[in-house]
Amino acid sequence: MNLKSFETQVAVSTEDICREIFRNRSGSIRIKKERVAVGNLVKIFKATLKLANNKGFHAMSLRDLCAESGMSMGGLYAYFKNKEELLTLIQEQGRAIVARVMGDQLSGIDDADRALDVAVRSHLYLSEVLQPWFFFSYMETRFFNAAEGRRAIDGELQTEGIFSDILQKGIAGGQFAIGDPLLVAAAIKALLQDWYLKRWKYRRRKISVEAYADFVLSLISAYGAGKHAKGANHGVA
Amino acid sequence: MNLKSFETQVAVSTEDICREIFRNRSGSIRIKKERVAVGNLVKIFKATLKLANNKGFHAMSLRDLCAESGMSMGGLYAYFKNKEELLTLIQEQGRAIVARVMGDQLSGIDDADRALDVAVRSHLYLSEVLQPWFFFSYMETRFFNAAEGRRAIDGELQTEGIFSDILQKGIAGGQFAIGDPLLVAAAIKALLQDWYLKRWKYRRRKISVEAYADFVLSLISAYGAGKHAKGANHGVA
DNA sequence: GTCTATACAACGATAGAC
DNA sequence: GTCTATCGTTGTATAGAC
Repeated sequence: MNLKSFETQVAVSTEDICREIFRNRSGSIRIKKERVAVGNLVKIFKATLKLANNKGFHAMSLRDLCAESGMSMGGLYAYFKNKEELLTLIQEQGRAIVARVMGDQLSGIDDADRALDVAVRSHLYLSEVLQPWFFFSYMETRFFNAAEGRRAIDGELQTEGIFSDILQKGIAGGQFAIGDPLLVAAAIKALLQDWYLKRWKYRRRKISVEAYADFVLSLISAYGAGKHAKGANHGVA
Repeated sequence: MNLKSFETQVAVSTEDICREIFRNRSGSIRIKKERVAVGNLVKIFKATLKLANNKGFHAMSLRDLCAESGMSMGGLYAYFKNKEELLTLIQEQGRAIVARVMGDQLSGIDDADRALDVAVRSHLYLSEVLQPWFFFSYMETRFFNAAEGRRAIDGELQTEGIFSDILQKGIAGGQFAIGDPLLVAAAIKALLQDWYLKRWKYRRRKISVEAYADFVLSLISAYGAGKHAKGANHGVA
């Protein structure tokens, strides 16, 4: 699986996401016409992600957001009741998409080797398509109140749980030879996060997302988990 | 080398750092008595790191900072000329300490195996002692203006450069068998960052910094760089 | 459904008393 | 060297015209 085939298989454009948001939360959104609402939501989210990822969500004023989105103050407040709800909106939808896409991609896969490959690639490709979303979610999570903060932590642990489940399955089946699946799962998560957090670095070095996926998989495979496990060395050409 | 021996060898208490700041920037600090100034700087930095790491530097108001540090508004402004300078102060000092400590620890070490071990452990132990500092620097870097932002990026690349230099040396000497030192260096950096960014996770799981260091080293060693390189598998007990 | 105008709270920063 | 009082600005949020 490469990025192209992933993209055609999974529909996750900003418009798709905004339509989903509108249908889920039509109660708290004052505008009723779907076409109008979705169009404005796209403008709002694109502007928010651009501004917040540059200077932080807190430093982004709603006046900034008006200028960037081309909407007025009053117009914005038809879509959320206060600034914090805008933050929640973006975060919640992001988490939901990750859970759904990962679940879809992994459903029906029994082999641990194949599951690991699909899980790593799905997460990387998804974060490539939705890079601003992922970056935003990571950076702004800690600004939540206690209740939402706990849900964000659960999200972190849930994604990691996908990987540790696969690893444990592979150990039980005798395919993987590792003794610390939790640590390895945490490491995989850290490497996947680096891809969307330091996107500028990998872009500058002209490393494609497929090449990065290959690297991550070969790294943990050399450690004992993956297709060519038990001491294979993929580092040398 | 473990955390204890590192701590006794390297003096990096908050007070040490504040004394260094005072001596470096006595020009822009209005207070002249070292004892008074250092004491207040300790209060200011402890309060800033606590508040900013909870809710973000921007969301932390200077009135919050007064309450937390026990100082007055006017008192604070004797130590920096505006809020942004406080941000810069913490960041700059953090970068300087990392560069100095890493340089000290690595000086005189020629063997690539040993250098890799020392570099990984030094960085992890330092980030363990100064966790709030590291967390703050990582999270608040992007709020800089263009000029300072570039210096922050340089800092990121510089630390990574330490690792890629060691790796390249090991390859040249025939000790390491990897074909992509830049990617491996980036991965090491990502794993080291995870330690101080997700400190809560590792604390909850009762994983010590020494155990984490062992894990990181064995992971890249299995890939082909490190003491027991060329296919050794450290994952199984 | 969208805009402009405005309320009012909170912010960073400073002047001047002590 | 430190504090209190206060300035002008900017922030979020809303009311009411269109």
